[in-house]
Amino acid sequence: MNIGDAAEAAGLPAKTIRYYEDIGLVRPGRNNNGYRSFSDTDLHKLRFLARARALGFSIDDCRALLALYEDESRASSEVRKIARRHLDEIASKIADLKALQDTLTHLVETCAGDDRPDCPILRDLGGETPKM
Amino acid sequence: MNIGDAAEAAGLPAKTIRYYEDIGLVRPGRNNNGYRSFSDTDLHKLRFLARARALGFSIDDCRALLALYEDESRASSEVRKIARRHLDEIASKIADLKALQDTLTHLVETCAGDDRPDCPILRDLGGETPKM
DNA sequence: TCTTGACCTTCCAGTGACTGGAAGCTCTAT
DNA sequence: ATAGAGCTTCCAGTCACTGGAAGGTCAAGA
Repeated sequence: MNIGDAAEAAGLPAKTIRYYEDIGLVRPGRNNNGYRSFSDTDLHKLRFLARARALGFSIDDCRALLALYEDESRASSEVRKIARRHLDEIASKIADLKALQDTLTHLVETCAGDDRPDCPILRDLGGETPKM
Repeated sequence: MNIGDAAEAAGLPAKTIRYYEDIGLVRPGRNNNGYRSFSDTDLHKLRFLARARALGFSIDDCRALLALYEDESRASSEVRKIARRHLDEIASKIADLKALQDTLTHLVETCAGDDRPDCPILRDLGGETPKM
């Protein structure tokens, strides 16, 4: 199977698959014409990667998860450790974004948003204390 | 004022300030020795940028906000438009992260996390249907 | 047989917003 | 005079791709 079909089947751009080969995540064979040839196993790996990336795992995490996936004698605790660390990062990002959201929502609500120049958003950014 | 003191006062790394000059966000003067010289106005801009970046605005947004800040005849609606678009992006990111969080939380909860190889997280990534 | 067009190859550069580091100049204090 | 801190520029690296150029390969149609 050529890269185009593999891309279609895995739901990844061909460019991304080439990149994954570059960094050693997959190692498809080659046909005589130099084209990459993807086996079912390669395809399975690509789908694994696509799913893991969609869940927000970093490439490094994906590499580790893929290695565990292929290791029949793995301990599931290793997998869960990676997933939990990732969950912590997600929770932390959500908290950060919510803080931004709160601040900005307040600023946007107090801004008239008309054709006058006066604006609490700019006042905040400019470091001025809000109007009393 | 030299870049070190400006960095301290604005709460930004000196490197970042040089980068901001590179991309035209600030234009400090120069002393005879070639050192950058930051005026109060420059400092004010740097603090504005630091605050806007801390609120998650992109550099392009910061550029637009800074221009509005300096434009006495601005319409506050322009400012609010930028802020609201940014708020939309934040909300969308939060929603994406929450979806990941839900999926991953469920997977992590169903994983034994012991020294056995069986693992629902890997089963999910591998595209297998969960156990009946 | 020729050609067209889709598909494949490699390689280089760019993305955003910095960050690290090297090589070298300037200033201040001892 | 010299040590050390601080400043300068420039280049490379980050992350995970993405776009594009230049060129080879293949299948279908005239």
